[in-house]
Amino acid sequence: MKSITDTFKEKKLKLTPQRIAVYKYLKSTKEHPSAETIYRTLQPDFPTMSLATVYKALNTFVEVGLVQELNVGEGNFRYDSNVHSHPHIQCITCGKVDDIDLVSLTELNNKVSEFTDYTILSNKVYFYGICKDCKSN
Amino acid sequence: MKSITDTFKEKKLKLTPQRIAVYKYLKSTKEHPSAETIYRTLQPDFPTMSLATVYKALNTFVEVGLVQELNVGEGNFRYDSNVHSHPHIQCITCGKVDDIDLVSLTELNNKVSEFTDYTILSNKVYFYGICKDCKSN
DNA sequence: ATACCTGCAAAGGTTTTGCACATAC
DNA sequence: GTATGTGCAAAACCTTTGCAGGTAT
Repeated sequence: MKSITDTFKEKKLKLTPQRIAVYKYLKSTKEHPSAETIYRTLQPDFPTMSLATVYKALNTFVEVGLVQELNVGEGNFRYDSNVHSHPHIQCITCGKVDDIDLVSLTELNNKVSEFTDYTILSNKVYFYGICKDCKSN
Repeated sequence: MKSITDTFKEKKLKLTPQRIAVYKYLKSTKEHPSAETIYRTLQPDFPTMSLATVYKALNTFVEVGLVQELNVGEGNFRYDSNVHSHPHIQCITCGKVDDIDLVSLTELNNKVSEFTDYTILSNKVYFYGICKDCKSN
């Protein structure tokens, strides 16, 4: 496991406490938080950090390929430190977003190529359904 | 082909000129316009219609299942009167969004079911690439 | 030393809301 | 006649931006 310090140096990012906190938190969670959620979660430890800084850090991470942006259709973005292409699923009842890690859909790009004039480079796949917890309630 | 009048009656929607214009326009285009684009396009014929009315009409259509909302990750929504589940593709150069009509990905839901505890109900699939026009330029 | 990052406040863009008036049924 | 829709302006969100001061290298 590469350290955050090394990862940042590799991408030529300055090692600021704020950036480290944002990235570390994203690495530690599977919840695909929004900028607002990240901001609120880090608030206790970084009471002076502003929401704008969170957004700037996230956009920088996306640019250098350390983080991917999700849009499940809520009207805001969520962030995932797993940049490997993988589908996501959202519970339409509680709203949580999970990874579907064991399925890779990159081969879909080739399959669909026959049906379009585009050169396909990537995809984003979202499933919607009802999670285990919500089914039992 | 069912008339818009009949379609609206079936869904118990009042037949207002504004709603008819919005839905008719959506039916006539393959461009997956945003609310703003719809508003601007209808402006000449409906100069008094407000943007809020466009949004309210669209949200009503989505609720009754006459229109689907897309979010390719631009920070706004686009609308599609083809409610049949089908993937979309966006050109990362010019930004246009096309349908991929000949491919249905509903069987994906079953395939992915094995890898999750969710009951999967639907999916949204977006491809990204370079369109024919942009490739030749 | 300097280039870059942060924090703040303000602005920008998209979508929603409240309410008075208008209109479809 | 009544319930619903429209138009307007204001508000609510989410995200970006400009800038002065601060910090990592």
